[in-house]
Amino acid sequence: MSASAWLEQLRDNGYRITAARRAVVETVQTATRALTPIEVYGLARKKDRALGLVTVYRTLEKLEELHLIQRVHQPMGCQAFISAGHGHQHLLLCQGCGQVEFFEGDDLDALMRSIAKKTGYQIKEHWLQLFGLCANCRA
Amino acid sequence: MSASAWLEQLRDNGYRITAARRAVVETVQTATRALTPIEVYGLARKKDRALGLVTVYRTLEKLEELHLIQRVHQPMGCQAFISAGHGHQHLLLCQGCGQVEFFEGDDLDALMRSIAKKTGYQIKEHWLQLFGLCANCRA
DNA sequence: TCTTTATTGAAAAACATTTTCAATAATTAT
DNA sequence: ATAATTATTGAAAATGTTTTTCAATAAAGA
Ligand SMILES: [Mn+2]
Ligand SMILES: [Mn+2]
Ligand SMILES: [Zn+2]
Ligand SMILES: [Zn+2]
Repeated sequence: MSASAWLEQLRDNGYRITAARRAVVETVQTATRALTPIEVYGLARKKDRALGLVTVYRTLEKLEELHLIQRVHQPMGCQAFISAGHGHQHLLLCQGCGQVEFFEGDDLDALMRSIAKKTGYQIKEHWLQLFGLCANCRA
Repeated sequence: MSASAWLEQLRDNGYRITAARRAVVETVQTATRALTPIEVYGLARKKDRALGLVTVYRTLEKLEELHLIQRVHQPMGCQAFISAGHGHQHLLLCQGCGQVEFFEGDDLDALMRSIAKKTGYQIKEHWLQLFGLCANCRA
């Protein structure tokens, strides 16, 4: 999905397209690692000098609401965002460079049934996240 | 593991046993849901009226360092702690009452090998967390 | 254009966490 | 027991992050 598609999504949901939003969207959309609000601010200001940090927060909020980005939880903090995955996907994070990758095809049904039986819980969803070293960082 | 065992752990690691620490330890050790620093403060102050919030932060830090507690990540926030699981266990959280439960026996080796092959990553660890409704909250 | 109204950035406020510091209390040495 | 040592404490201040307020601006639609 392209930056302009994100902007369309914003417009289609009644939001206006502005220089500030363009800068934030272009920054986050192309990132290959999770970015914090401050990091987005730093990067997006290269595209829109006048951009304010408040607007970064507000724009990230809207992008998350529209499921265009998603929060990334990490040992060091949970305030970072990345382009959202599509369908049933989970994250794979490089502990070296922070690179983010999605994967799919996990099958936890058997496990979830077994846990449900054992605990009496009705299981609604699961979080799965893998950590490792990308091909580059392994070398 | 009992509260006094946690206190022993603290002492064995060169820390002193104080009324403040006793209050925090007893509060967190017996909790069945994840507690934030402020929640710990509120509850532990019933045991030690003079307790300060700063000491709660400092004690939680030490308990985490000794692996007696662990951070719990949730959609609404990631600043809560619970008694740590033992060995290879994962969390199951009730979306109704917050009740925390551990489970084990997940086998992700095949998945992780497949993802490693597909992505070129060397996978080091995984986070898995289940969400659902406990027997009580289902009713 | 003109009008309407969402959006903006700055500043202030609200929160959360960490640091500083002198007083106190837990441990150790005597 | 008592004294000496030193980790720990809570209050206050400092720091850092996120949210709210508000008047000015700019986007979208007529
Ligand atoms: Mn899955
Ligand atoms: Mn596992
Ligand atoms: Zn890497
Ligand atoms: Zn429940």
